[in-house]
Amino acid sequence: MRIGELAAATGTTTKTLRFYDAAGLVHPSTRSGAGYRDYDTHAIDRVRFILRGRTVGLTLAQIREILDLRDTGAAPCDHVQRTLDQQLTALEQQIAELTALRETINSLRRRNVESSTCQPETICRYL
Amino acid sequence: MRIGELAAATGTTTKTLRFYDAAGLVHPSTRSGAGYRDYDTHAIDRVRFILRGRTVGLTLAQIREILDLRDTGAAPCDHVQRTLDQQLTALEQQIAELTALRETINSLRRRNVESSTCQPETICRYL
DNA sequence: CTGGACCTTCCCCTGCAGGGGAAGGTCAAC
DNA sequence: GTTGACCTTCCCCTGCAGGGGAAGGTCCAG
Repeated sequence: MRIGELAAATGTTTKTLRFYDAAGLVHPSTRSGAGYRDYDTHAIDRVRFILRGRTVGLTLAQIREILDLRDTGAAPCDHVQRTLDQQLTALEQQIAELTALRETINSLRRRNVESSTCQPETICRYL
Repeated sequence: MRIGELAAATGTTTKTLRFYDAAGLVHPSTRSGAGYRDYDTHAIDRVRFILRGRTVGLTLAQIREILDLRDTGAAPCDHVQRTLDQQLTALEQQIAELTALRETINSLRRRNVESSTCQPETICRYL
């Protein structure tokens, strides 16, 4: 299968697939005489796995770890569990930070300032 | 006041201040004969304003809009209100997305898979 | 008059995940 | 045999907010 077919089959782009090749995530199984990448059908699952990982917010480095582990012949499920747990922790923290930021802005916003009394010198009382 | 003093007074770096100068956020009021940036004391308030804006998650572009408005002589409070409201909306959306992502990962994580039954071919049942 | 601290511009680098486009090779159909 | 779709590598660009460091100029104290 050539790169364009794989891109079509997985709903991504040839640019992305070349990038994944360079990043060591999905290599073509062979190259044609003219140097064209030739992928086997497993590549479809592999790309889809990467895309699923991306949609749950994993970085390519994290996905690569999983794939590398799998490529040793091991079932990477335990590692995936740990990665997902890390991701949950990171998400909790991001959510907490954004929520705190929201409260900060809300309280700024509630400081019922009379716009008419704003002085340009102070730049803005709201901030 | 030279750039190093301003950096010390505002707790930032000369690199950042030069960047803000180039970005049109805080210009020195004059340049010395040797080309040194010379800031007046208003610059301190201005830099602090930028830093406050940054801590509530505004981009430099948003902050610049506010400062540009202020520089026309207008009190930018109404614009700041709108900017903060936009920021709240953006935050709400980010929080919602992250929360949804968390739930997705949680449900993946709860799929009580027996690791021992994982097949390398499927890459990983968890994802 | 010299040393060290400070300043200048200039250019590249960071992280992350690719995108844009050029210059050139290849393949299949007509 | 040529047209058009596809492929290759190569290099730079994106957004965001600066950071690193080089090469050179300046200012002030001792």
